[in-house]
Amino acid sequence: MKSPTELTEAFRATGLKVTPQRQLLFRLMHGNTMHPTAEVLYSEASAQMPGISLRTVYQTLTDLASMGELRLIDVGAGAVRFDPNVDEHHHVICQGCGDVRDVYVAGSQALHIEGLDGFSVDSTSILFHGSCASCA
Amino acid sequence: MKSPTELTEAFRATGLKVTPQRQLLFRLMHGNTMHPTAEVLYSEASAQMPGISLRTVYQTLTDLASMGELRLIDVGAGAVRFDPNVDEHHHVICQGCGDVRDVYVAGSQALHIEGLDGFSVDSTSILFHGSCASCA
DNA sequence: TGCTAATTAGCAATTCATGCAAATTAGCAA
DNA sequence: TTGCTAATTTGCATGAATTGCTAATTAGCA
Ligand SMILES: [Mn+2]
Ligand SMILES: [Mn+2]
Ligand SMILES: [Zn+2]
Ligand SMILES: [Zn+2]
Repeated sequence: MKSPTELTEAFRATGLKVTPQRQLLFRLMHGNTMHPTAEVLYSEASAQMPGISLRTVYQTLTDLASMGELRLIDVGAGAVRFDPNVDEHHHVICQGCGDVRDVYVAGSQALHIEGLDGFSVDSTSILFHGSCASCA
Repeated sequence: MKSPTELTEAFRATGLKVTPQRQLLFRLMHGNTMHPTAEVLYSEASAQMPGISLRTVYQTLTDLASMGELRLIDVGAGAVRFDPNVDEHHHVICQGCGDVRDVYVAGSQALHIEGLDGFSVDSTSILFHGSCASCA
């Protein structure tokens, strides 16, 4: 994801307004490696801006996602998680505490896939299930 | 997943009753490669047994899953899908029609994972996103 | 400073799934 | 076969996550 300053320019350049709510979310997401849910971001945002609505958090996150600034990750645990890391990477989820961490996988493009009859593959998501150091 | 006959024995052996509803779902799921959702199974079941409840469909499917007879797959598209194929395999989903197909991936255990600090991996789910032959 | 289109907030609605309790029934024992 | 009882099924309420809708607000520009 771009920096808050770059996003500010990018938004204005597209005719989108730069509101305090959006700026706050730019800051909360930039460099965030926690893979937070909308609810988590809402509570973090509320601490700094009481009165911000959950609806706006969802709105802004999906806007950023459709601009390609965020990725949505579904780890099969209820709520979707938002990821400012748009590099090619994958995830491990701790089955104990739900913590999600980035992992980089070598050779995922070269996987030999059998049974793909007629299907063409655009992208690959790998989710490793396991335990973090604390939950082990 | 075991055959309906084997499941009948397995249920009775555990003190679980074999009801007509359960038998119908055993039949609907056995060898089913569609990765149906609970709603889909409910409508198929309703065609053969009007009055069966969606609640019972969910109940039976999760019972089968906790017995290890079914796998739950979350393809990030709303409802969970149920899979009687409990062999080590992965999935492709067509982004056009939502069709999910089984794929077998060679070498997934040997993937070189970077960034796993402290995490231990128990299992791996690979989801390929793409287009089926009809939607291409 | 004023205008206006974009945005926000709040609440309703939706979707998927689980909790609960009354009514029903499979499986067994007499 | 009959009756008992614990397991199961239903139907409905509830919950969690997300989106739809719209009146009120506001950023950005003239
Ligand atoms: Mn990530
Ligand atoms: Mn499968
Ligand atoms: Zn953990
Ligand atoms: Zn398709």
